[in-house]
Amino acid sequence: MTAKSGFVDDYLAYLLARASHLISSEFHVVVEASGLSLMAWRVMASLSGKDALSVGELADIVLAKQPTVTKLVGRMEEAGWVKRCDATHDKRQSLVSLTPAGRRKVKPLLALAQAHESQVTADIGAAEVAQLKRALERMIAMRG
Amino acid sequence: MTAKSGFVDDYLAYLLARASHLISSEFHVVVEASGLSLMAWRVMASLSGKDALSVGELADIVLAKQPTVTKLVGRMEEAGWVKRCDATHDKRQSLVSLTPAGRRKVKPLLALAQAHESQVTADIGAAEVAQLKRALERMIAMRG
DNA sequence: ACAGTTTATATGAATATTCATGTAAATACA
DNA sequence: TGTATTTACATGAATATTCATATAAACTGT
Repeated sequence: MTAKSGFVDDYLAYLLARASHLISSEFHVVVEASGLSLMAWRVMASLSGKDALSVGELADIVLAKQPTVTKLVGRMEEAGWVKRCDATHDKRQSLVSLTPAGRRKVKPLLALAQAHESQVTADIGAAEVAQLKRALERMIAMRG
Repeated sequence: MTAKSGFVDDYLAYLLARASHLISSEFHVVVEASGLSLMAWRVMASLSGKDALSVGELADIVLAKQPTVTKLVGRMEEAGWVKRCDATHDKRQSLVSLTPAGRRKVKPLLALAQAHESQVTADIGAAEVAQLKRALERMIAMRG
C-alpha cells in the first residue's frame, strides 16, 4: 500500500527518501535474515572495500552520527565481525576493520546486494538506472 | 567532506540513501530552527495537505513504524501541533489532524521547503531535476 | 617548546525507536 | 448469527540513537 499525501507527493526530498527507503527495505529483508542490522551491513560493506576506516569516516559513509557509530562498532566488535586498532600516525583515531569472520559474513551479502541491484535494474531499465545514478552522483558531488 | 568507500560508491541503494540524507539534512537545519524534528515536520507536512490521516497512513507516508508514529503523534499532541479523534466509520482508527497552532507552525515551513527545492533545482538544473523526479516516481510506483 | 585551538573518539544521561504483545473493532465465512 | 481471522492502534520492556560533554592527541602561531 503506497499512501499519498498532497504536499509531499512531488517534493524532491520526499521522493528521494521514499525511493531510498523502498530499495533499502527490500534488501533489508536479506540483511536481517543473516542476523545483521541495516547499519551493521552498511559498516561491513563499507569496510569490505578498504583495509580499515576510522570511526569518523565510517560515520560519514553510513550516514550516522559519530556516537552512534562508536557504539555500533562496539557491538559489532563484541559480535566478532570487526576489530579496532589505534592509528599509528594519529593516535586519536580508532581504525575499524573486518575480522576474518566479518569478511566471511559479508561476502555472500555483497553478492546478494549486487543481485538485488541487478533485479532493480532489470525491472526499471538499465538506461534509466544509469541515468538515475548519474543524477544522484552529480547531486552528491555538487552538494556533498 | 565526502568520504568514499569502494563497494558502496556506485551502489544504487547507497546513492539514493546518500542523496536523500544530503537533501534532507540541508532542510533539517531550517526545520530544527523552528523547533521541530525531521519526523514531526514530515507528519505536519503530510497533514497539511489533508483534513486528517490515520496513524497507519502516517506511518506509511513518513517511512516509520507504527509504534514510532503513535508515540511521535503523542508528543506532538502534547506540544499542541496535532490532535487525534476516533474515526466514526472505523472505530479502531485514530485520525490525526493539525490544530490551528499546527497549521500556523507548518505554513512558513512549507514555503521554505519550496524555496529549498527551488534552490536545489536551480543548482542542478530544472530539466535534470524533473527527470530525476520522474525516475524516482516510476521506481516508487513500480515497486511501492 | 608553549599556550590556545581544533579534531577524533568515547561516554553517560536523555530521548527515540523497535519488538513483542495486548485490546478492541472490523471482516469472513460456516 | 457466531466464531475465527484480520486489522488498527496502543503500550511496556528492550534496544538504539542523540546530545552534551570529557579526554587526549594534533595542529597553530609565537
